[in-house]
This record gives sequence, structure tokens and C-alpha cells, in this order.
Amino acid sequence: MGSSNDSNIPAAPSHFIRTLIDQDLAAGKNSGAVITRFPPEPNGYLHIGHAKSICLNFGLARDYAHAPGGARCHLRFDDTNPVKEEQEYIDAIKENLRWLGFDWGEHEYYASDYFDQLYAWALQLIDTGKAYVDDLSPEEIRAYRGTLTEPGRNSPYRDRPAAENRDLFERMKNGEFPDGFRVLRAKIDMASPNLNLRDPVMYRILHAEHHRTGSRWCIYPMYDFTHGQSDSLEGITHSICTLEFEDHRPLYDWFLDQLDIHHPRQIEFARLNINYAVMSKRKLLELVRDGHVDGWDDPRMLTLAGLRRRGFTPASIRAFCERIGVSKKSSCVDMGFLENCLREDLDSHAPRAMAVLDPLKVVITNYPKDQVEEFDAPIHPQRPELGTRKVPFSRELFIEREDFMEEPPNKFFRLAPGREVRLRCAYYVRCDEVIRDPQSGEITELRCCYDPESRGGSSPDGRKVKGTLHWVSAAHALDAEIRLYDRLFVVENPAADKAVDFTRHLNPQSLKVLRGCKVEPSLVAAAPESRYQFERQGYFCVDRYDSGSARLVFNRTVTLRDSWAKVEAKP
RNA sequence: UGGGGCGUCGCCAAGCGGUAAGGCACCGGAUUUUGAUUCCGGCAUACCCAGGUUCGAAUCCUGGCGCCCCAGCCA
Repeated sequence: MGSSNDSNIPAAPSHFIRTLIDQDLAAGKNSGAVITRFPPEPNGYLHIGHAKSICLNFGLARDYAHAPGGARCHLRFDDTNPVKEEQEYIDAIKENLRWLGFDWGEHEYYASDYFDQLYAWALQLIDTGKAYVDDLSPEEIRAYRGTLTEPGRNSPYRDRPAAENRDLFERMKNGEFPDGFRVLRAKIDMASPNLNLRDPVMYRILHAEHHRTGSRWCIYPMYDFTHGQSDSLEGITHSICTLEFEDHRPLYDWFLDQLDIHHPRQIEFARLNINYAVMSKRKLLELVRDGHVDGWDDPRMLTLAGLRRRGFTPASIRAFCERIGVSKKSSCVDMGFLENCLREDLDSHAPRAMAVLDPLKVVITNYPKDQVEEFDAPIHPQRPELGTRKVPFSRELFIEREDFMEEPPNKFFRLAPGREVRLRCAYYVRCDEVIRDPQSGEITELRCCYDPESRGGSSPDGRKVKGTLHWVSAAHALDAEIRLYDRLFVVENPAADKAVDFTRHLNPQSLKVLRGCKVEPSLVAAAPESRYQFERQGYFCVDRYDSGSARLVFNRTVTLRDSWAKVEAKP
């Protein structure tokens, strides 16, 4: 496709789905239109895996906006199972989608809006002898289905006359039978090597309240009898789904053929996996239900709600989904890759600030007792146009406890007795004395002296210091609670061993709450969800629910890359 | 021992018969008032294996091997 051997612009990220769509367009199919859809079931929250599908489907609609027939992406809720679905999930899904940056305009659909049409189609298949009502119990149906290697057997009810099927099906619909008493099945082939074609169930009896249709129905279509026709009804041209539905495609085609309606082209791709995490809605639900996390939006969850609360930007998630690509190979993406996309976005946008997570008091012995100076610190060192902020400096400060070592190892170039370092944007200071608690022996205070000549952080004599520390003025600092998050699981693939419950691999250290942290005063009015880089620490975001004027709460979104930690870790 | 799909660098991933893109990770080195960022350089004689076709194959053919999915009245 790419017409440009002469271009030195890097090849636009592409993938096999675009190639197929290009071919369809070139062949003049679908009147030149590209219509995709994102079809969630409202039975849980969206996660990063859904984001891949969302970016793909909505991205395609955007990429092909100039196709001769136009392009768009529908949002459709596949709400065919009332016992698992809830309005709460619909609301959350829509909110997450908008937050991620996608807009479906007028095109919001519900499979439940097609129930009447689906029912009519079922009747049509009954009348043409393509569907029948089966009285077998669920256990019997399973037994009759055969196995992977043995063909199934026909149900004794398979050859009921059409009129009888119609009567029974209408009575199912009228609520004459209890749940599970009978089903409507497609009459295809009980010996098919594709199990999906062994007379699949089309309708089941479920006396359940549906979140949209209420108690109007007591029979509900199965997903397999709904999905393809819903796509067809909406004129979807490219129905993009995950690999496990590849085996269902012949069934969708069968229904579409029998009904003689529009065939979307189904294309399957590999779903996203990320190491040190679980991705299935069932497992996420279990984490929430059993209290292993604080809810669907717990910042440790890879749900969109969780990522948002953690401080992820929508742009970083979109960039991630672009870069991982789309293929049919089952793969597992490194968590570090996601973090990298995040850092990249945050580094260029996040304003800088100083925060001391584990404060150690420092007294500048030669600094005048009641003096306070204000330094101008850049909001973003690479983007001076963003301006500066005022940072107060005084005789008593806090620095990070881990930035001082009494007996520093070889390559440690932070503060140590007798050693001089720079306090960012302020002065050079030298450590003269270490004060400890006589009881515990714990270091309680450092006595240092500063060099007035080094004001602003450089010395007129040109002498260099190896380390620069972040700090905060004790009298001016704000107290804050800071939540440190780490990966939720300690093993790469928590779900690998089906014999071991995946919750056994939960990381007991995935959340550390730090209280009494000291942050610079410019953060007083930090707005909920605003993100900062705390210099030398990482990116943090104001918790959207727990933070307020009375209590500042920051969530650590991700640490900075830390090559010192690597050096330190080496034996 | 049924059917469907997939196998290119540690992890993603281009490539579609003309002699292995890119990103992440990693390893060097430069700049740096964040051990951050940025910048330069290195990183598959090799594409699951074995045969074959061809002047030429990761790309075509044959046969193996490995991995994933399917036996819900879930989606």
C-alpha cells in the first residue's frame, strides 16, 4: 500500500487489519465505507485490554474518515444476559470511553434494542425448519454434544414439526415455562468438527429483570445469535474481535446466510496480555468482590478507572495501544513498556515540584535564624516558557532520608559527613554533624553549613558538586499523604497455573501509604487529578476522591527511571 | 487422537520471492542545578526445524515440532 519509497518519513504504523480494509476499499466493497464498532458487555469495568480494542476500532474510524463512503465507529452494548449486566457498568463504560478520548456521537446502540427483530428472525428460522425447541436438560445437551474427537448425537426433539416448534417457542416467550426448561436451537450439524455448529442454543428461558427491557422478556437470545445480526443491522463493514471468536465465524455466517442479510467482514486479532497482571473481567471482579483491592478504580488495577485514579494520562494509554501493534500472535507485553509510554507523556507535560517522602531534618547552622528567601524554580526545565514557581528557603529544612549516608559506598554522591551537595535551585551545603537519638541511635538531624556565594545553586569559583538534592523548608512545607503503588502481582503470569488460585500471587507490598510527607507550599491548591513530577522521585497525581484542602493525598503514578538503583543493586 | 489459529532479537513488531524496519529493554559514551530528560553509538550472516522449488526464500511447496483457543442454557 505505502506508495512512498521516495519518502524518508518513517512508515506509518500499520497492521494486517488496515491492509485488509485497504484491499476492501480498493475492491470497492461496502460503497467505500468503513464502519466499525466497540461492543462491550456491561458486566464489568473496561480495562487496558479493552483500550486496545477501543483504540483499534475508533482509530480505524478516524484513519478512514476520508474513505469515499465515510467512516465511523459505533458503541454497542451487547446486553443479552440480564443476570450479569447492570446500568452502573454502562455508565462507567461510557465515562471511561470519553475519558480515553473517544466520541461515538449519535451511534450508541444496545443489542437489547434488537430483541424484537431477533425474535422475529428466530421465528423465521423455525418456520423454515432451521431451528427447533429442545426439551433436553443442560446436562443432556452437553452429553449429546459429543467431545472434541467424537461427533455429537441428534436430540430426540430435533425433528419436531415447525408448527410445534413455533407454538412451544411462543409459549417460552409467554412465560409458560420455568428457567432452563427448554431452549431454542439452530439445526445445523451435530457431527461438525466445529463444536459451535453442533446445534447451538439460540434462546434460553431467563425470568430475569433486564436493565433496559425490564420484565418484558423472559427469553433472551444467546450472544452467538445476537452479535452477528446486530453488526449486520448496524451496517458494520468490519467486525473486529478477538481470536477466540474465530471458531464462531462460521456460525455467524450461517445465521446471516439463512436470514439473507448483510455480512460484515469479521477480522480477529490477539487480545492484550501484560505481565504481572491479570486481564480477565472475571478475575478483576474477583479482586474487587473479595476485597483484595479497594474497588474497580483501585490504582493498582489495570482498569481504565484504576489507571485514571493512578494518574495515567489518556494520551499515554493511546500511545501504548498504538505501539504494541495488532497481530494474530498471542503475546504478552512487558509492564515496563506501558510505564515507558506513561513516563514519556508525563515528562513533557508534568510541572515539577519538590516533595520529601521520608523527611530528615537539616539545620543550616550559619543561616540567619529568621531569614526566609524565595527561590524561583522552573516549572519545567526543558520548557522555560512555562515559567517558575516560588520555593521558600529557611534555616530548617527537610531532605530525603535516603539522600544521606554516614558511610557512603563508592559511587554514592549524595550527602555524607564532610561532603558538599547542592540543594536544588538553592545553595551548596556541607554536612558537619550528625545528631542521633541517644536511645535508638536513629539519625534525627543533620547540621550543615551553606555557602552564601552559591545562591541559586552554582558557585562563582566554579567548583562542582556531584549531587543535587530535593528539599523543602520545614516551616513552610505542607503535610501530605503519599501512596506508593507497585505491581499487584509478584509473578509474571499469575493465571498460568490453573491449579493455583491467582490471588496467591498477590504482591503484599503493592500499596504503601506514607503519612507525614513534606511537600512544597506551591502545592496547596493542587487540583484533583493534577499531575506533578516530584523531582528525583517520580510522577504523582492528586487523588481525585481523598485529597482536599484539609488533607493532601498524592498517588504515585510511576517512578522516574532510576539508574542509581541499578548500580546499587549490583553486588 | 477432531477443528481453528499462531510461530521473525529478552519483550512487542514490520516484512508478502531480491538479499532482516522500528519501538521497548540492554550495553557503551556525551551533555545535565532532577543519578531524570536529551543526544550519539552498539545490539538477528539471521527469520521453529528438516527437506524441496528458484540465479535468489523469512517470504513458495512438502513433512515435522511447538504454543494458543473450542465440549456455557457466558460473552
